[in-house]
Amino acid sequence: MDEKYFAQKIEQKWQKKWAENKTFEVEIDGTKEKFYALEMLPYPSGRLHMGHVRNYSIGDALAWYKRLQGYNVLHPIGWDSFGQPAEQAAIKKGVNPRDWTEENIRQMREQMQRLGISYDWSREIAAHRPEYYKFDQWFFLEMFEKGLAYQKDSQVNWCPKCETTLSNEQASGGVCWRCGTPVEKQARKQWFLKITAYAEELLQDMSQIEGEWAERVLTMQRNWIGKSEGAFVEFKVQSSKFKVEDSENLEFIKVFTTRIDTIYGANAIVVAAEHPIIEGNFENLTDEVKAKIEEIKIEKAKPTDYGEEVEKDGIDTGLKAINPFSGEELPIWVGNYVMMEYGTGAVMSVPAHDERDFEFAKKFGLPIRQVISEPHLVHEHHTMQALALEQSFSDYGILVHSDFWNGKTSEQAKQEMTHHAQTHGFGESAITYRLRDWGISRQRFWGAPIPIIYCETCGTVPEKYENLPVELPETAPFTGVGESPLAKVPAFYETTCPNCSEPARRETDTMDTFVDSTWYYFRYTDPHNEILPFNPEVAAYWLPVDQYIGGVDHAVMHLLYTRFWTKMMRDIGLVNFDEPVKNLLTQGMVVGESYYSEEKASYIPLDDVEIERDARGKVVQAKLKSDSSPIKVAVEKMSKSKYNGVDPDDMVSIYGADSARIFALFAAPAENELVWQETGIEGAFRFLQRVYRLVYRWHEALRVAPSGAKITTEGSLTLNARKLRRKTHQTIKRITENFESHQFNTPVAALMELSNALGDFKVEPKDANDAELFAVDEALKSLILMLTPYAPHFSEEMWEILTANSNGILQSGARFPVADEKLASADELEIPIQINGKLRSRMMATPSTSKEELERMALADAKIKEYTDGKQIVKIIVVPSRLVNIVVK
RNA sequence: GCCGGAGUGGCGAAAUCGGUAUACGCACUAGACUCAAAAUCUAGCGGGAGCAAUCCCAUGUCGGUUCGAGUCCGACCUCCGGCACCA
Repeated sequence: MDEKYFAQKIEQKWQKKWAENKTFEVEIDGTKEKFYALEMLPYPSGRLHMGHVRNYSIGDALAWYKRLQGYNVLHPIGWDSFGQPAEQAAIKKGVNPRDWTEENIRQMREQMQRLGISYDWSREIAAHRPEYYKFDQWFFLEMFEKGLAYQKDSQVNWCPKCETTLSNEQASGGVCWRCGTPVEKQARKQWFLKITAYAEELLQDMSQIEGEWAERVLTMQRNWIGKSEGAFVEFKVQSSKFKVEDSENLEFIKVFTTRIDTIYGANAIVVAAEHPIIEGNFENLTDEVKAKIEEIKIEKAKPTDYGEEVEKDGIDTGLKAINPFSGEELPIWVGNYVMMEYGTGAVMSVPAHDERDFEFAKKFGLPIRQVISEPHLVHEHHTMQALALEQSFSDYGILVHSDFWNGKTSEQAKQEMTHHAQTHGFGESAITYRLRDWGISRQRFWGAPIPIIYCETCGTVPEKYENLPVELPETAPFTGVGESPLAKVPAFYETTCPNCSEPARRETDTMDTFVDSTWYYFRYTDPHNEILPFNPEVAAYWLPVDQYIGGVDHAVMHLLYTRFWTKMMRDIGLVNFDEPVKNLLTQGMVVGESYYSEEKASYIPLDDVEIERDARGKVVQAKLKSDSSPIKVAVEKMSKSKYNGVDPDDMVSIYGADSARIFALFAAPAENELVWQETGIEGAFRFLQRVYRLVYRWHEALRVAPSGAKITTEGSLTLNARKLRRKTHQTIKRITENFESHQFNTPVAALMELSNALGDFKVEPKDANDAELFAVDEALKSLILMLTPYAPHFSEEMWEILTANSNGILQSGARFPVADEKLASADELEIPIQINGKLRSRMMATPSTSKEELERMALADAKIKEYTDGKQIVKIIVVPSRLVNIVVK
């Protein structure tokens, strides 16, 4: 044993051993309980960043913990290797996306191995390899058959920078999820997956994961799905000015409302510019109206700044509709605030009770009629025609000016009026969702080709299963402009129709890369299957995932898609459960200090900044070294452009992977933001050094450590030894509880306490008696085993030194220690004594000291006597082993 | 605006069921060792008063419940995250 701890030497040794012994490769084993630990698969950008390190450290800690408890642990990794950056590299540097990707994978795999993450590398997958994306295509064909994949013309989100379409989830907030560019709307034909068919189920099944997934994720998904209950109401279109075509669509205009109780307050019907009633009557509209509609359409396609309110705009079309409740004739307007994609593309405008309608009515001088009143104002509303409204009133209340329904509550009226509409055939109760189908067509090269062929005679024809995979060509002209590069590769798109064998053309769009990452973790269970995405029986053993760990940024993209995919797979018989992930841990960001110069309008590297800090380390002043101009110091997400990133490789070569991993887990709870500080990782390194010195100090003496059998009675233990054993078992108990509740920072604190206790154990190894040696042996081995999830290389090495077992902890049959409740409970306690709830004194007692005895002892306490003297004792509360509280007057 | 989450030392944070608030670490201060530095070790480290024993105040604010509240209830303030003309 070296006198000093050399991290690199130990880490290399064990990484080699693990690989040779295939320590982390697993197979189905019916005799063991399984545990599936999963981290979100990375995009192979080429370099690992600290967010990755944190992610994998958390997952690895859990994987080790479960292995040490005897579970059969599946802990795999792979690559989300299709996507934009590879294509960008091709455009900018002229490299082949495949070569670029493979090289990046190679580099990152090495980095992961240097971190010593315990993956089963035999199961590694990569999305860009034909053996994988073959099954993206397989799933597409399955869904095409079931009507879950379909093609449609629609207004899609278009990122002008990435030059491709985006799903609604990827354009959330009006910006591209990758590059942050505001998205435009474009009319395009593209392929959709029918996630909306599962909207209700996606909502309902949240009850199965409630409490196991972070609340914020469930909330985001709930909001995204956006269920709202209301009613459809049909308004007959009646035009005095124009002849309405005698088509079904045009005879009625259907409106969705959640507030049918306000229908007597409707002053107009407002429709989207794209509404069929407009198109159907376009010829008959005045030039002014036509021009306005065109203007609205153009404005809508433009990207809007995030959060910017667009001013209401619209025009009266001249068409009329009849309110089926009141029989009143209402004008039909076009409004820029009505969306074709939601509901029916038409709303009834009730300005008195809807903020947007109110704004619209004010702007165009439309009548505002209040039909819902607050209970205490009902009387006035009955006697007066209308009270002037300063703003819309959108709460529930009592109906007024609503004929038969006057005096009813909104709740009552909603029910009864919906029923009324239903029985009279002009409406029905309805539920709408904000969620829309998942558009998966991408005008890019580096993705899975969509297995569809367009034939002049047969139309849109799916590729045959036996022809999968539809492989990408070696290369394509990467110009960065225009259509998908695949549309410029005749050898790819020229094909024959699977139906009639006539010449035909392949679809040249590829699939959204989120398709690849939707089901990848099912593939891990059976990664080499050539017939199916995975064998359902194999998957049934490993899945669902027991613990999934990843960033919260995928809350409504990947995590929603994968829940949908699972339900789809269940319906085609591949899996037999509803929810793929039992427990989800959303880790916080890794942030670092950044330095911004307003003068230069750019971020500055640390080396060029001079920082003055006070005695406590707080920044007093920061300035640029070159010209002393002021610098703003902030803590932000690590990124290259902000010069505040830390390279994991540097950390590993300075402190070792184990120290980096301990810091990543210890510095903050997993869900919180983590500020990366070099002094923090130094602290972790110091801790390992202290443990190393403890092992160095004791390992020779412990070679002859007595077995537990030799020190049978507690009585033979010295006070020293007894205290140490108590600390050991208390620590085991604490750490086990922490792990079970997914707390990874507090066990480190507990381990530090145990190591401090060992450091305070002042008996010299050569002077220690059997009982003391036993206690130290137990404490040290427990410490090492419990440290394994955090610092596996270090622990392996220490274990070898302490047990002379050179094949590794797992092979030695060692298990995570189990706490002995008896030993963990203290035999001597310090009991606080309170007067009126305030701590006044303490006394020593044992857990078995009776209530009466505690009370007697407390009252006899000298300090307590001072407080009780001459006072009346009202009550004494005794909580055995906890405290005594004396209430005096 | 709507929906979530969170407010505890200089900092990251801890605190089972309502029972000794500030564990563990970082930073800092002093001391030991050293020619010196680093490393290491020892001690201190919420605020205030006091020579001291000790006392008072303190978990965003204000109330409430309780023998006892960081924890439970009510109102409010602030910060973070998400969505955003969703009818």
